[in-house]
Amino acid sequence: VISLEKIRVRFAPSPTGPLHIGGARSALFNYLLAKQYRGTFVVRIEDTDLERSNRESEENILASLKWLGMDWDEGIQKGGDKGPYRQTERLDIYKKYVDLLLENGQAYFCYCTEEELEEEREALKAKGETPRYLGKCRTLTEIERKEMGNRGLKPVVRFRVPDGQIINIDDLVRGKVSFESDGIGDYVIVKSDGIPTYNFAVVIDDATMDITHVIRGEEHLSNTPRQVLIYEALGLAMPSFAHISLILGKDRSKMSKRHGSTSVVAYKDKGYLPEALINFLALLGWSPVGEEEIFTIDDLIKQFSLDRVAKNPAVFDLDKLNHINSHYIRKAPLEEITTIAIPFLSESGYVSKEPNIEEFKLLTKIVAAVRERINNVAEVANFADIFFSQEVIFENEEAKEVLKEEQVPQVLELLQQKVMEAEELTAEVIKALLKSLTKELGLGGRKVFMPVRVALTGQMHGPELYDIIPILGKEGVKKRIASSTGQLS
RNA sequence: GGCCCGUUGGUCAAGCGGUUAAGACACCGCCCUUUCACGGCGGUAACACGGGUUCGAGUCCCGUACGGGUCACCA
Repeated sequence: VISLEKIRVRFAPSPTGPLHIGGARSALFNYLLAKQYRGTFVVRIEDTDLERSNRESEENILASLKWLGMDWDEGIQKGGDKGPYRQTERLDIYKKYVDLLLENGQAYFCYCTEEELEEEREALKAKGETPRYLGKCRTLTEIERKEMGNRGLKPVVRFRVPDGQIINIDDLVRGKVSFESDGIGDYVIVKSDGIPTYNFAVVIDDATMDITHVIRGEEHLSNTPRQVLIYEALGLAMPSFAHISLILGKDRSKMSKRHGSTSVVAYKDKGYLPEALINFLALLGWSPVGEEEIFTIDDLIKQFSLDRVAKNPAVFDLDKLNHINSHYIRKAPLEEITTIAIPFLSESGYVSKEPNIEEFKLLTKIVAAVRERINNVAEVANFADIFFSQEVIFENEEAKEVLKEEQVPQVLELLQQKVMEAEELTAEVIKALLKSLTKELGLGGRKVFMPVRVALTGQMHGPELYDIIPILGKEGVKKRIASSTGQLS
């Protein structure tokens, strides 16, 4: 399907907000294809919307791409010989092509007002037709144009859409799709402020940057015929298109804030790992050949294929992301997770933002004890109390009831005694200690473990006791037993 | 409303004319660990509907329904 020539793909975000999950997936598919074929991944900034574009968003988006591990070969910040890579810096390039279209009559100036256009659209809609511009200014004479100009009216430039033409697109994921040119009105290619519109600039950029494959979201599919027409009018080489389906929220409508977080940074800030997000995003719309579903980005580069990309939209499933993320949390080096955990822990107030080596070692132990039971690194903070608070806080009455069982006083007393006598507190020592304690008292495991757990943490679930006790230390155990038994009254 | 795309379990999805219709997440049960989690094993659960074509249709064709996208001087 993919020709042998060096492929060049691009990710071209609009800097109007943070990198969206859907955008990240488009970027990923482009990135994977580029790497697989040893091609070039270009990043270009589409900032022709002067109102909404800003540098902060641009930087956020680029930072997110890097965080996800999708560094680019050419483009913004990197340079390359097809630049500049920010659309507002390419205005002279666009002008050349606009002039060409203007000269041979394939584009013309239009002075229609907002009201006129609105009226026309409404009228067509009422007749059951596609609302579009019918070409009123197509036949404006030189004199009329001068006159409009003198009245201070700023024109837009419209592309003259040919009549009665069928536009065929052979999409790499959707197959053959065709549109009738009659359903498309002459559309604006240059706004009255002189800035080209997306549909025009994107064509000039992709063509002049020698992009071979355009992989983008499905929302662009119905824009494609407009773009094809421009390639044809200008005699530019057309890239292959691949439109990937949208990512939807739980209720099957386009994913938006009300479905939860939609930006990549939001997930980063909640303690999701980039490799988990990449893995999850790849599985949303693409399926591997075998049954394995855990892939590093390098695995994905080897296995990705556009013909295994689904046509139907996919619902964003947080449960699955959580599952994948917890997998990577368990697999990653302990120090790495600990480093990521520090901000969350310090927010709880028990840990400094920049722990020293001793503190870091302690945090490492804590992370080791809890990493198997969290979906994202932010959740380590849920365990901060049980490790750092001097006072035991019972999670509920049920937990408190556990400590009222008759065997509890002797269990706790013996535990405390054994802990105080221990030479050192390691997982092995605690394990043996609890075993002998159970034996000596002749009790079942549950009668020992649950009260100890509750007395020490106030909770009925949590990390292994042999992990907790060494972290608390002798003093900690003593204080906490005193705290929890003191609350029984 | 016009045009375009889509529709396999709750979710992601495999399937490309003949299968007991994979697998993953979630859920439930069992085992393991003298608690919980992790892990292992097992289970519940799907081809939107109606017509064709065919010996045979989840797979091909046509309708209908539903969902989405798009029709901006937004991208």
